[in-house]
Amino acid sequence: MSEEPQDERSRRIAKVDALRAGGTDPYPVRFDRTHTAAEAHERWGSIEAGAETSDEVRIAGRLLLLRRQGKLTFATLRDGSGDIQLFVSRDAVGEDAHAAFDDLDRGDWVGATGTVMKTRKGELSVRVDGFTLLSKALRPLPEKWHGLSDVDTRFRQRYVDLIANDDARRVFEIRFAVIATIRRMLTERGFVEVETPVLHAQAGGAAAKPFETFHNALDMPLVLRIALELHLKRLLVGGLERVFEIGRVFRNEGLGTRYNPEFTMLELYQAFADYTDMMTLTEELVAECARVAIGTTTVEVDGTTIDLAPPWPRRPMLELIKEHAGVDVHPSQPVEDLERACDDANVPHEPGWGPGKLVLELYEKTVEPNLVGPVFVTDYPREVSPLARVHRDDDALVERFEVVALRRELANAFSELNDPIDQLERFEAQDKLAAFGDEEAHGVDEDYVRALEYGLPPCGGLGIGVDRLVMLIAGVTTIREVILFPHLRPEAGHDEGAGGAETTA
RNA sequence: GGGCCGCUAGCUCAAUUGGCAGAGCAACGGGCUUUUAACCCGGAGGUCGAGGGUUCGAUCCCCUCGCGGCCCA
Repeated sequence: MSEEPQDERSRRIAKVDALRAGGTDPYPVRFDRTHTAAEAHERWGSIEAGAETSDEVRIAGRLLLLRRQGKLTFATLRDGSGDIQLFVSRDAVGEDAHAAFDDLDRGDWVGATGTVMKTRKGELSVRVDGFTLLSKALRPLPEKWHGLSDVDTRFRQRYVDLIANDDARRVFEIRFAVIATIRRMLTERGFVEVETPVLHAQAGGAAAKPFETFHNALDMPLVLRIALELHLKRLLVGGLERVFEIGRVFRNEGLGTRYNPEFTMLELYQAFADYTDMMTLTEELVAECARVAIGTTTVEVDGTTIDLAPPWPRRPMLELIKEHAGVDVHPSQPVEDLERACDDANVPHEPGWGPGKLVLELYEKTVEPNLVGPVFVTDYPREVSPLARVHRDDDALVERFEVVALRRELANAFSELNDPIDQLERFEAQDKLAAFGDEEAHGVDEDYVRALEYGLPPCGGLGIGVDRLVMLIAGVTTIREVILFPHLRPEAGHDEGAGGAETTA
């Protein structure tokens, strides 16, 4: 290369060409390794500073840092388990190989063979006697100290975020641990994991606006699911007594720090149980996820610390409204009285809202923003809970709870409604709301009612927002931090100029 | 949807109340056989988010747009 490429990427492409010309494949097919970095630390971590072993290892990873020091080069190599140092001495590898090593770039994947040693300063290292370039990186890594901090780039190029930012890896390790713990605990309790359809003919199971799509061969519109609920309960009709699904659901809402249009829900259903059983299960699940993922049930988000260890308080919604808003309400009261209660509490309301909606609004505006939790908020108005069983002691309410932790809803659960006639009536009430233009209300799911007519055993059901659970345990405030590839607007192109700006002159 | 803020070298950030655009890291050249963000010396590197306007002159002022952040609905 006589010409010096200016730009880093073209410089490295030239390097790739030079390597090939010299007979080195910059993208070879495989590498046999004997130890991960973590395994090496485990086995040799306790040898003395300055100690040399004759133990041969083959390790592989990405070069994160290079400290070239003339005839001796130190490199920090990272694999999926952690970091380990390479000690590359010219005397050991020879002049050519040492020069070739120094020609590597931060970001390259490398396999190395050598013996295990510890430097005088006590850093466990591999004294390299040979190495192989495993994959040449063409783009430079972000700054080694500050990492990558541009939020937009972090989410768009999550691969770079994961390389550069320890905290990004930490959050996702927590996520992986949470999901694995849920699976393990539920499996241990006799639940089976199932997969139900994502494409639905009709949205249902939650109040949300669906995404629409189209099936060409069937020549019909379909929607992406907004909940897992109705299919899972059909399985209980079929005789599966304990089922769960960890699945993606899609809701056609805005984008932002709290919302991603696709997110992950855990839903589970247990025959012969009710919502009090779901409370116990929820506490145990959440606390165990925290213990496994971060080693404690104490979590801190945004400066507030809470303890997730069971038991959590169980507080009826109406009681909480009385406590926080100072009004004594009940969904059996006349609408006018409830509207007045809202006015007294400074809660805006719209004409046409039923008593249940008014009570729920009072709760959401006056109570929820002040609930540190974790707390079970129990016994919701019947009108706003079309899939929950009427409360055993009060037929204006249903047996339902939500978990609130740090002012956010974390879980939602019911004693499930299994009376097909009641269910049909509730669906019909929803249908009316939809007819009045409520895009979050959905109509009658006739097949679901037919399923109930075959007999759904009494059961408890629980839904947990997995992303929110991970946020809580990881202590982060935006959902985008816990989703590997959050939805973003498309990257700006170069063509799309501002067409016709206004002409002033 | 509204308000405010941001967008400058590959990365992290400065500066210019309108007059040749700066540092650290990375990269490049040189030195260095126990470093840990290695260090020392040297020379480079820019469509200042995009487009338009005002001006002798715009990264800076004005307008439009894009993307992101925070707050509000």
